[in-house]
Formats: sequence, structure tokens, C-alpha cells
Amino acid sequence: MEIDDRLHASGRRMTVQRRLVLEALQRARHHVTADDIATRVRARHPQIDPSTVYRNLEALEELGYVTHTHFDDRVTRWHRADAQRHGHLVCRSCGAEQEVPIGLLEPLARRLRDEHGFQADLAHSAIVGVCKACANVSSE
Amino acid sequence: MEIDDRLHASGRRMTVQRRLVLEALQRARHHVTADDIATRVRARHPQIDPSTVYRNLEALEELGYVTHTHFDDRVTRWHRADAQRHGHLVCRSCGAEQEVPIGLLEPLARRLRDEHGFQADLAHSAIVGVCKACANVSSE
DNA sequence: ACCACTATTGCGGCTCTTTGCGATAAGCAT
DNA sequence: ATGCTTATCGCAAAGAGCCGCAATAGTGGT
Repeated sequence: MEIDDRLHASGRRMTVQRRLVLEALQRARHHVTADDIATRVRARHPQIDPSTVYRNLEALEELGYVTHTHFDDRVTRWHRADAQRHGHLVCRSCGAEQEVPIGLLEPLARRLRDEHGFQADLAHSAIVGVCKACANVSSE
Repeated sequence: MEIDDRLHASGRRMTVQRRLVLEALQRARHHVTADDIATRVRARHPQIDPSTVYRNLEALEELGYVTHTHFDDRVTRWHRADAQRHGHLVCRSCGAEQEVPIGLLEPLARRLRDEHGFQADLAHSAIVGVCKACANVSSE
């Protein structure tokens, strides 16, 4: 189903602003912040308010078209929902980011579901820790 | 080792402000926001600036005396580092919070360590998902 | 007790994000 | 095309957190 139809089906409207946010997200490969998007959109259309970008990301997320992930610097990053789902590892020492297959996180998700009835979304927040490189340095 | 000594050993000083932040954290049982602390401290000592509280929490964290955890709302919560470590489950639908024993998260941490050399701190960010109650409601 | 050194503070200001509100403009019916 | 309803927008302001800077005050040495 087309984006426009999905918007309409949920009682929303397609606006110029909405389309621009969407396009910016299409072009962005991965993990961009709302501020990034706002900056890109405003580069060509300065009259568009940042808050509009934030609100549109939210709307598009409710529609299931985009998703956000929390990284450690408490910055939210957005990407298209059709991208391959994956977990994120972030090093608290050097900031390096690494992606891991979602399957790796599955066992924990299953256990939380079985033992607590909790349907965890383990890709929603990055996993913070110390990466291999930094661990080696600090143990020398 | 006493807090004062640890401070000195790291080239820091013990100040009135530092002590007040520390005391506020002692009294607070769990998971308070920096703003909570600031408000409590400022109730009796209005001249203490909020930014000082933020800086002190950071300093005390580097010392290993306090820790912070990210919940799903973008507010960071702090607690004493000597408290029992545990994971957090947060429902994205109703906001309910639940604690789970850290042991539950261990298998994943071990796997990340073994397969990626990554020392994960799985208690650092809350795990977001849908709690049992909300899952039941939405499936009815 | 006094000094010098510098960690820390309070203040002002700035960034990123969210929210309230009146104005604007999609999308539907006529 | 025209009007109506109301989703959405732009703007202003607030909230959370951070940072630079000049003034203040712990600390260790004399």
C-alpha cells in the first residue's frame, strides 16, 4: 500500500512538509537524528519549523513507516522501518557503534516473554558497554 | 575506602555542594532524576545552581559512586552504585516499570563478550516493550 | 596562620526537543 | 469551484542538559 493511502486510512493528510521529511529519510541511509533531517529539509525550505519535522517523524512512526532507536548519548536516531532490523552496540569509551543480528538478541527476548509476559523490543535501545579495542587498551 | 579519600585520590575536592548531592542521593531510594536532586538540594540551598548538580553527578559517577540508567522517556535517572544491580523493563504502552534480576540478562552479556569481545552493560538502558497487561488488552 | 595553585561554583547563554496556541490549508461534500 | 471541518503548521516558550568564563574556595606547602 502506498504511503498516501496509509496516511488517508489513518485520517491523516499528505502535506508538503510530510513529503519532504519522508524524502529526506529516503535519502539518508541510516540512523539520522531528527535534527539532521530538520537541517536538511530547512536547507531548501527554511520556512519549515523544526517542530514540524519532529511531529512528522512521530506521525510517520505511528504509521509504521519509520522507527527510532535510542543511542547512548540520549540522542534519538531515525531510519526507515523497512530496513533490516538489527541490534546496536555502542562503546561508552570510544563511541564506536556496531550492529549485531537481531537473532543474537532473540534468546533474551524469548525468555522475557516466557517468564514475564513482556514483549521486548531489543533493537529499540542500543546496548552500551566497552568494545573489544577499548577493553584491550585499558587492560594493558 | 571513604568517599573523601577516593575524591582526593582522583585529584578532586570535597565541597559543600558535592556533599549535598551525595546526601540527597543517599536519601533517595532509587532512580531519581538529576532535576529531582537539584530540586531537593535547592529547597534548602537555593544558591546552588542546577548545573552544579549535573556536574557533580557526573564527577561522582566517574568515581564509581553513582550510576545512571536511561529509561524510555529521555530523562536520565540516577542511583547509588552500591545498590543491587538489576535490569529494567519499561512498557511503551502504559509506562509501567519492572525490575528483573541481572542474572536474566547474563546469557546475552556472555554471548556478546564471547562472540564480539563486547562487555555489555545491560542494566544501563531500560528494555522497552509491551508489558503483559497491555499485551492482553490489545489482543482482546 | 598565610599563600599559591587550581578544582569547582554560579551565572549566562546555548542546543536539542517538546508542547500550547492561533492561523493555515488538506480533503470531503455540495 | 466554494465552503466546511479539522489535521497540520509556524511560532513562541518551556524543559532538560551542557558549556565557557570569571569569581570562589578547597588543599598542600611554608
